[in-house]
Amino acid sequence: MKIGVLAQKSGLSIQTIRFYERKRLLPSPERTQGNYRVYTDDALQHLLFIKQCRALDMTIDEIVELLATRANPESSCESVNATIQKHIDDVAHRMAELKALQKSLVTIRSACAHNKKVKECGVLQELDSFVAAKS
Amino acid sequence: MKIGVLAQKSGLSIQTIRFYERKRLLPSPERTQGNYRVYTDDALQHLLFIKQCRALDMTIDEIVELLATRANPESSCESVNATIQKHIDDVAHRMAELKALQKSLVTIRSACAHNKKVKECGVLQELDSFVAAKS
DNA sequence: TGTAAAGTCTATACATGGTATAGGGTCAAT
DNA sequence: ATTGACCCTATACCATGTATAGACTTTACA
Repeated sequence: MKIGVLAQKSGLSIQTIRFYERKRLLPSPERTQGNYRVYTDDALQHLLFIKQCRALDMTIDEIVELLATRANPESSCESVNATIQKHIDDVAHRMAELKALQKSLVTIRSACAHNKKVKECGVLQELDSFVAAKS
Repeated sequence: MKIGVLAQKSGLSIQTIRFYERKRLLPSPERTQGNYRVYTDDALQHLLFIKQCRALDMTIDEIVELLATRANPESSCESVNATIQKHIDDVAHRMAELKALQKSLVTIRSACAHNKKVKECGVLQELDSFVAAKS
């Protein structure tokens, strides 16, 4: 199949597929005489695996590693487990950050329930007071 | 003060300060005869305000808007409240995404508690099965 | 006064994960 | 023969910085 069909089937854009190829995430496919890329069903499976990993927010480098490990059926999957675990930790960390953020934002919002003039706005005063506390 | 001192006092890097200036987040300061930037304490306050907003994960564009509103004490602070509210919504949305992500990751991790060979690794099988389900 | 070190300047490239465009080539149908 | 759909490469752009190179200024010290 050509790249347009692959894009349709995978749900990724043509540019994204070419981008993954440049990043060595997807092997370079054969070309036709007219220099068009030709893909097999394997490439589609490969691409869907990548898409799944991206949906899990893995970086391209992590996916490259995962694919490299996967390519050796006899090797140890230790690095795969480590990658997933690190990922879980990262997500947990980011969630904790966002929770703290949300708390600050809600506090700030409560400072100005009604629309007022800027000089009376509690939200801006809150933002300033954070500044004052730090300087 | 010169940019190095401002960087020290604000806790931001010199490059970041110059970057904010290019992005029109920070007004262009006066220069010495030798073309060095010279900052007042106002610039420090301004920068700390920006830093606080960035810590709340606001985009540069949002901060530009906030600063523009703040510059007119008699205008309405309605847009400030809207910005904060949209921000709270964005953070909530992102947290929900991460929660779903975390659930998937934990499920995947549980598929391979012990290190095995790649061909037996439950984690890789899980990732593949997601792919299979979609294709 | 000479010089070396520390600080600053601009311009540019890199990172991440794509997206968008320009300017061309290929292929199938009419 | 030409149109339209598709594809190609190369390049620039998005956000939010970080990191360099190469040049200039200022400061410190002998």
